[in-house]
Amino acid sequence: MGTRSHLISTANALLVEEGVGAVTLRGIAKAAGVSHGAPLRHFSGRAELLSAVAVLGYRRLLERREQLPDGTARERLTAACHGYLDFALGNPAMFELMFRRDLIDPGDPELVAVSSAVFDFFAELVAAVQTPDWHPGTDPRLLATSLWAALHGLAQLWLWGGLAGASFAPSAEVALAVTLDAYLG
Amino acid sequence: MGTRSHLISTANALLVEEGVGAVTLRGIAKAAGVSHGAPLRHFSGRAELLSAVAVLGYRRLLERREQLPDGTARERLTAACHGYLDFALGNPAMFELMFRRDLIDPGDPELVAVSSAVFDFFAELVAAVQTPDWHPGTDPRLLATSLWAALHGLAQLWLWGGLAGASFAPSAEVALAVTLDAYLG
DNA sequence: CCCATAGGTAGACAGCGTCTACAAATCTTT
DNA sequence: AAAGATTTGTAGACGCTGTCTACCTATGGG
Repeated sequence: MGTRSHLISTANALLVEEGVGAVTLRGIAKAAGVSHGAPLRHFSGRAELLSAVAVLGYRRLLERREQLPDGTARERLTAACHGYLDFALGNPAMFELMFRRDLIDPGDPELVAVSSAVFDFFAELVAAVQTPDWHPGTDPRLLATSLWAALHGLAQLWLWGGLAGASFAPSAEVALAVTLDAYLG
Repeated sequence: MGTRSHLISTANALLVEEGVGAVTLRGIAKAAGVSHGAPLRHFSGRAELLSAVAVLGYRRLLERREQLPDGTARERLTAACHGYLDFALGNPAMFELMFRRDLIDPGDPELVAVSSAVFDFFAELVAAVQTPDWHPGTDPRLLATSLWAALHGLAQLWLWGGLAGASFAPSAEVALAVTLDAYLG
């Protein structure tokens, strides 16, 4: 259990408990019980440490792959969509960090590897659903991009506080059902 | 031309030219040619100033309403969807600010007023498209939420840098076409 | 004319990321 | 085993941030 991994898991805990605003380099160092300069011995800067934390998030997202039900391709895809939204709403701070380009290093090799693994898996799910009835001839990755964006927007909007002023406040599940109906209905 | 509005427009210019990271209270003050403490005479803090800037963004988004073509309800809705994406990709820094809850005050009265005006208008467009053929009986605001989220996710994903590692890089227009096809096709 | 109030300035404070100088500990090599 | 080299941790500094306070200066109403 080196200091490096200790810092990552401490940062992860701090992120979950206190939110994105709390994962400061000095704060992480203090929580980990080391001096404020210690993290820079293991990471080139804040972005590199937070990128490592974000990788944990992507990995947890990817692990949901194993929990998908055995069923038709459609069922598996809708389950994955629910899973994405569940992950976002259940881990708001992590989800925010994962898409905050100013906090992480978008070019981090591990990060692009695991994030594109997530996308690739999602695209496979979409491709499996594709039939002559449903969007034939369209690149499944393009379909996956569109659908993923829809899910992502849903998550983002809900984390953002729903439709702020409006007295209209549907549950995320209901909105997701409408979205899935548009794509798969 | 009071100092207050001068600060807002200076911040807006700084935002456009230098990005979200540059709209710091002291930076704005310096760019406006006042002392670093002056902004606090007109705003309770950074969030209030930036909220006023974000209001400008929502207003510009709302102004696009006048530029919608006269045509069928469907045409007007698809034009609005293109407009949303155009706005996001054409004003990335402003778009980011508008949805950064940690930088603005989500409860700012002017902000919730203008942002819900945007949503209400979009919901009207959706409602106009609704027919017995297309999602009959569904609350148009729910449909609007789902569709808006899809657009929003598209914008966010593209600003985020597309699909980072993937060699697969469709244009935003193509992805939007797929999304619109799913909802309206 | 005087005085209350609003608006602007300058300084201070704590916190931030990052850099550097230094000390301690660990590993390598002879 | 001894000695040198490299890694790892510490402490302080610098310039930046947002915010607070004390002060000064206009301006406008009685």
